[in-house]
Amino acid sequence: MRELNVRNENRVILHVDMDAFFASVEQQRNPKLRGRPVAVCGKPPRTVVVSASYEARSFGIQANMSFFEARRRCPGLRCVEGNLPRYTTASLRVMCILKEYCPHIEMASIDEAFLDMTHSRLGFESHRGTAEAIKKRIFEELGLTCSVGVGPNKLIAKLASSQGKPDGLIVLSATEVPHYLDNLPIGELWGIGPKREEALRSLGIQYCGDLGRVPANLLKKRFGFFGERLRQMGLGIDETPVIPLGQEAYPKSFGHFVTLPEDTDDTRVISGLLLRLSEQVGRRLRRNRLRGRRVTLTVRFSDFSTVSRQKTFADTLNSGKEIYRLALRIWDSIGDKRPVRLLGVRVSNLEGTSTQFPLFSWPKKSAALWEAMDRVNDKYGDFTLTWGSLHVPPR
DNA sequence: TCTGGGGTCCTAGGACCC
DNA sequence: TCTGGGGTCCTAGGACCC
Repeated sequence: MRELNVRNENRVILHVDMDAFFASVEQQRNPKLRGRPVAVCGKPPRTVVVSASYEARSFGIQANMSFFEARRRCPGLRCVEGNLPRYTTASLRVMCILKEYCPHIEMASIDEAFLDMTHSRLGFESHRGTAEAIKKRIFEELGLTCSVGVGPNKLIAKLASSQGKPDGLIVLSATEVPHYLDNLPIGELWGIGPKREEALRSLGIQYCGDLGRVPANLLKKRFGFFGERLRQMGLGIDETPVIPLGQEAYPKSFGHFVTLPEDTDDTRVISGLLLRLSEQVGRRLRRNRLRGRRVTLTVRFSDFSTVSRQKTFADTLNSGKEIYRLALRIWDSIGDKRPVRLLGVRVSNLEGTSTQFPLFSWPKKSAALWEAMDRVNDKYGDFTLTWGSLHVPPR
């Protein structure tokens, strides 16, 4: 245990987080958007803000806000429909740059990465220089800013990068961590959303440091398995490793969802959409040489109430037609014929064959990235975009 | 004219088996 | 004369993240 602690205290983790990534890519691409409030959205009008520029944030606009609410708050808001292939390309370029500084890199999502610099033989403080160099390179090559956090583990590095936003750089040594956590609101922690934050506040817990001081069984009783993790986070402990590119876990499910332009109870429209969604899911399964045993149908009604029904089958499947047939059967079993707002089809319990797996490397973390890669490949041919792209030096 | 789409993990109850 | 009890799988929903 002692050994483990010593080892972990000596780790040096960098977290690189792009600032307002999608919105910044759009502003970089179109000079007319620079310096203006910009929101990247889905297809209007039934959509939400996916990414807001800092100019837009000054109007109170933030991710997940409805399109109408964003427009209401800022009538001059420039709304841009998101273009995932564009962001994927930018993301891959960023990752290529990061790989030059550290081969031990985990892509945590389309716009963030962890770098394990432990074995770089630099002193802790001198990693500030590496971080500065990374920020400079990304800005020079892509015109985009990022925030970097340096800490003794992933938890602290991520907290530091978010604290520094935008265009920040914060280095936190292990000795600085306790004081830092004492003044950090609990909502900043990964895994604490609105519900858990409220629950913690009702227990009189407001700051991360408080978490390390309350009795462990209180947290465990209220939050179950997650309670123990909460306590660890409150103490600044995080032993999760940086998982290098190419060693990510396999994906566990593939799904597609669509919000209808208008609610409908027309069964022809609904079954047509189920077919389209099923075909999309089937295509991804086949592309990845996978088959699934479980089909989940999600239906959201006009009042936003959402139900999901799943069925597990003895045989695996990966054809759109099969998935569609089963999704339709589940739809019939729901029997609720109120107007529908959203439909979703997901296939899980995936299986592949061992001879086929090694043909592929597996990006896992970012669903958006998976999706974007698929779209690029659908358009330009399979394997136009693969993880192999990351191994080709840029420029 | 409110509220996207892609995921993961956890929980709790029930069925079923030995 | 009611009550076993683990292990595992399945299901529905909640919470969270990007």
